[in-house]
Amino acid sequence: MPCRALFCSNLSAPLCYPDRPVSNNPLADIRQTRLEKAAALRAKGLNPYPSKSRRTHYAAEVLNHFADLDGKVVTVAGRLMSMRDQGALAFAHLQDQTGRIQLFLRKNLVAATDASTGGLGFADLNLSDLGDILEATGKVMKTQRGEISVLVEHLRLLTKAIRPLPDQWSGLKDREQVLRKRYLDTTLEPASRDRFANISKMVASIRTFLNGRGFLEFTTPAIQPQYGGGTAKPFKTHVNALGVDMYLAISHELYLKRLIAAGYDKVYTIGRYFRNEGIDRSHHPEFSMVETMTAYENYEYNMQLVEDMFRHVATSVFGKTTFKVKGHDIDFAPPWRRLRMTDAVRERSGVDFSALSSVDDANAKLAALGITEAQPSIGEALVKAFEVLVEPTLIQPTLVYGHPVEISPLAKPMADDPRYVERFEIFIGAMECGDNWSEQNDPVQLLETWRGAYREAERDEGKFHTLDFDFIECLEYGLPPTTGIGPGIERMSMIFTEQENIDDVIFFPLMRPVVSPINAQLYGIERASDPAPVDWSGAAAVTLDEFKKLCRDGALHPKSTGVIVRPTVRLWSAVAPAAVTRFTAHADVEGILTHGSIRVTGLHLPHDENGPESATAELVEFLGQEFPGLRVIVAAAPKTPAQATEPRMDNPSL
RNA sequence: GGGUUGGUAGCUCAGUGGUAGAGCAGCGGCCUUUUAAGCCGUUGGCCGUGGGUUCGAGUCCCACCCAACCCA
Repeated sequence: MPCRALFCSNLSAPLCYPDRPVSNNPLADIRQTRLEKAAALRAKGLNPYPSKSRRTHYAAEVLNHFADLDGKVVTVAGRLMSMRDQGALAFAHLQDQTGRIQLFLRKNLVAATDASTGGLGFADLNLSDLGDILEATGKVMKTQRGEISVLVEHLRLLTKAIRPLPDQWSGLKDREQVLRKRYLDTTLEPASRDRFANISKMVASIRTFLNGRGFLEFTTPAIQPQYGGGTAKPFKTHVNALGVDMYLAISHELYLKRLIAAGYDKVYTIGRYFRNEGIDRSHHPEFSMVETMTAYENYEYNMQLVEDMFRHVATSVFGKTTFKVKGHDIDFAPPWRRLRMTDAVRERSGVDFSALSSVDDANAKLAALGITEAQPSIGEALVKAFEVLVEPTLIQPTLVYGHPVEISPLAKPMADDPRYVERFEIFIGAMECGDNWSEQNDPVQLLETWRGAYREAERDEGKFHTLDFDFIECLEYGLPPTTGIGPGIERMSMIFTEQENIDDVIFFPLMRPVVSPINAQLYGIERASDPAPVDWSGAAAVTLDEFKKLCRDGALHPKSTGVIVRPTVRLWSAVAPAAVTRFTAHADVEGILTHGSIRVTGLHLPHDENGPESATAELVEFLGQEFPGLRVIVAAAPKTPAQATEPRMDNPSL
């Protein structure tokens, strides 16, 4: 088959692969051309993917310290973003983490291609493409147009890019591609790159702040047997090693409280939270919070803490206190307004809900305010009035406290009026940005509350707190008075980076997986439009005969070059009157399913055999015959069948 | 969940029923101070997927997939 790429006439061999696929796809052609350039580099003794750069300066350092560096030799490295070839000279821009630096290449100044130094000569510049990662060494200088540049004496290719970047002037506009390929977005959009860097600094700044206040950071589990600390639909998962279903954390609060009980008075975690609910522009199934617990304090302490924390982040990371949120200028500098919920509603409507004594009165007042939805209690009527009349007006940072007890079963009642609780919410730009209260630490009360709400049939629906008896037990040992805050990292990021969509502050937003047709072609992926395979493992168990049939039918086949067989043998004690000791065996095969393992049951094992190897012999032999070349590894098994009366999960092999 | 909009070359986008286009990128040339360099030449398409209407569909109709925006 004739090679389609005869245009590489000035490149040395091997440029054309006789088996080059004939493609009707332009990207495939571009990619193939670049692969051929990589091959041409190798033919010249240059490694297109060396392991290390000799960078001495970042772009910004050269630009900012020109006076000191003028005429001195520096080495810069980064992605090649532009190339203006002009006969015997060329101008290029390298982009690194700090910015862009121009390279000035003169034909007679750039060292020739040299395998011993890895140098790429001027004559071979066409072997590099936009998007490649290059390293350039030379003297710092200014061009006639006044741009600070590196006059290149030695050029080295660090990474050959075989896909073209999107057009750098138009950038990546397709919203879907921006979200799916954020690395391209940040490569092409400095604003996007800066935003995510700032979010990282913001989290660091939160740590600095809390550490400075004497808090200790702990890691709390994301995989939890119960999903306490909130009400939300959880993600379920399965722990193979323990053979039990568990949940991904919807909150870390109960673990932080255990840490308080453990004797630490100020603790926090910056945790991952998983809620299997809706996705919209302010909600994401996986998110982060900085969650604190402080012992011997109540909610008033947290009012000050959260206010100080926001102010610290604003000034230390962003160097200002005013931010644009939904068209409003939000100022974090002045002391935040603190508003009792009943006062807020009275101010706005003239109705004093704390003076009402019956639900009917409360609903009548609500109706007079134009809210016709009747509420079941005075407290809930108050909240309804608050949400409708007050919330939208809370633009500047405001702490609203004194929630009715009816909607706050986990908070402590206020000492002066038990109809209300020690709880406050943060409002910024009319958005709720945190909910905080003095924690219930009476184990009997708490268990009663949990039990009262619990309904087995609706478990995992996210409607009530699950029963966590381990936690109740912990409370019974005594939890000091405790209070905590939990501002969401993404909400904070949205405010401080002035974004209105949560996807713009989450680098890798969750999206339905797709395979593009071109990738399907390039990588040989079948059924490109299918989403990720459904995981039907976990409980998947088949007999040996079924397993063989599924393999022969092509329904099952190894996902890699090797599979692992983990046998488990059980001994059934001799039972009178037959008094025959029986063995049964199964094996979990890993590497056949995309996720998890498949269990092959009903393996044959004569009672007098000497170990599980004999039980898996038939299975291993079958795999070897059915899939020639497959590596079948039998995981080390328990020493004798008699010791393996339970499945062994602590297998040390592999 | 409801509504709206979008999906055409690697990227950004035109294309209102009659031969699938432009710019950039790519490829081949020319050019020793460019700034999205310039000039000449040139490759490149499952028009999201599947049905339908039509002599003829990127375009009209239906369904579906993916995404965004708005609303709840």
